[in-house]
Amino acid sequence: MPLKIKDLHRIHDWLWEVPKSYRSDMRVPARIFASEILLNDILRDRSIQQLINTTTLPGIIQAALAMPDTHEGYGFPIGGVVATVYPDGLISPGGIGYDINCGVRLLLSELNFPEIKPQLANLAAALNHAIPSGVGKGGKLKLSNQELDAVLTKGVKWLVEKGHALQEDLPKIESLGSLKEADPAMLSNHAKERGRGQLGTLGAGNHFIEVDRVAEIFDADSAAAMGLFQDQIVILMHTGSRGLGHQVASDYIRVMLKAMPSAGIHLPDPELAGMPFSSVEGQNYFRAMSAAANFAWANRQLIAEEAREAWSKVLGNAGGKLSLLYDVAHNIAKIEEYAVDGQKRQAIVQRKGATRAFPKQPVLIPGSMGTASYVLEGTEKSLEVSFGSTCHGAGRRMSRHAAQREINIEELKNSLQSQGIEIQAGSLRGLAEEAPQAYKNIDEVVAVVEKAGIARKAARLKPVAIVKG
DNA sequence: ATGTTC
Repeated sequence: MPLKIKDLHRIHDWLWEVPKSYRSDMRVPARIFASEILLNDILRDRSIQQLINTTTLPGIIQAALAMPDTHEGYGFPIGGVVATVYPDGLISPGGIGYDINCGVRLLLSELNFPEIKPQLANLAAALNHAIPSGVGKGGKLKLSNQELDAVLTKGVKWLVEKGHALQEDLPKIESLGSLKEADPAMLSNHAKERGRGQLGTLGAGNHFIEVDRVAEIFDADSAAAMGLFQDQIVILMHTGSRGLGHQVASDYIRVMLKAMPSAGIHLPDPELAGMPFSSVEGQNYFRAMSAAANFAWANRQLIAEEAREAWSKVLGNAGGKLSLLYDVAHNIAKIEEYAVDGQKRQAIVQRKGATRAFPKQPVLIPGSMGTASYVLEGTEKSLEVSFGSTCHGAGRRMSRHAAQREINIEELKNSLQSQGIEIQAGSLRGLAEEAPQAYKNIDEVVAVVEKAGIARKAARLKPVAIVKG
C-alpha cells in the first residue's frame, strides 16, 4: 500500500518519522529529513517503503535515515544511511550501491569568470577531449596486474608514488584516498578485467565534469577558509569506480544471497542481501568494497590530472594552478564511532547517496544538469542525528524511463545554450535522463539539510560548461 | 550506476 504523509509523524519542520510500531518487523524507526514539498516528491516512489525495509536489518542502530534527495534504489533507497553495530551487524552491498565510492571532487582555480570567458568553448572541448567518457569507455592507461593491484591496495597513495598526485592532495581526500582494509584478492578476475582499462575515465549517466562559477557566497569566513571567492572558476567532477565497482557489487550480492539461509538471515526484500560484518562473507565484501573505493579515488585523481593538463593547454601560464579543495564519497561503508544512547559505539555506517559531512569538512553537492551545485560545511550536529552524513545531490523525481519519454532533447539543449552553458555530451539519450525536470530542486534539498542542521551553506556554484558521456 | 538484458 502506498505510504501517505499521514503515516508519518512530524518530529520538526525538517524531520519526519515512521515509528517502530508501524510494522512489526521494524527494529528502529525510519526518519526522513525533508520539507513538505520534497516529501510529496519522495512519496511518489517506493523509497520510504524501502527505507522501512532497511529498519529490519540485524544490528541496525538508532534509526534508518533518508536525506531530502532520497529516491528509489536497489533494495535500499538512494539518499539513505544505515548504521549497524560493529562487529556483528549486517553489511549489505545494496546499502552502498552498485557504484562503489561514487563521489565528488572540486578543483579551485585562481581565475574569475571574465578572465576565462573568451576561452570557455575551447576549455570545454579540451576537457571533453582529454577525459574519456561514455558507457564501457576505456582510458589511456593500460595497467599490468601488479599495477592494478597496487591501485586497489593503496588508492591515491600509489599515484603519489608514481608522480600522478601531489603529497599535499592527500589530506584533502576523504580517508586520504586510501582504505587500508582493501584486499585485491577479494575481487573476481572479471571485476579486475572490467576495471583494468577504466582508470581516468568518467563513465555515463549522471557522471560529469563541469566548469562552474562561484555565484554566491553564504558564509564569508567559511568560504575564505576554503579558498573560495565570488565569480571564481572551479572545476567539479562526479564519478566513481566504473565497471569494476559494479562487478564487485554484483559478485557479492550473489555471495550474500547464497550465504544467508544457513546464517539464519531473513529479510523482507532479497535486494537487501547481506551478512554480518564479522562473517567471512561480510569481511570479504568489505575488503573488496574498500579496494573498489581506492580505485574510485584514484580514478578521480587521474581525471583531475587530465583536467589540469587541459586547463594549462588552453590557458597557458595565465591559467595558474588548479588546487584540490576536497574529494568526498557518497556511496561507501565506513567503520566510525558514534554516541548512541549516551554510549560510545563502533558502527558500520553504510552511506548510499549520502555524503560524509564531518564538522569543518568541505561537503560537495552536485545539483542536476544546468542548475546549481553547492559547497557546504559539515556540522557537529550531523554526528548526533545523521551519522555524520548529509544529502548527495538533487535526487531523481522521475525514473530514467519516464525522463526519456517526457523530455524533449532539443528543448533541453536550447535551454542550456540560452543560459550560456557550453555543453559537450556523448549521448543525447543519456542527456534526456539528466534533464533538470527529472530531478528534485537542489536549492530546496540544500535548504532542508541546512535547516535540519546537518550541513551549512558556504557557496553556490553555477555551471558555465558541462562535459558528459 | 552498468560492456544500458548473464
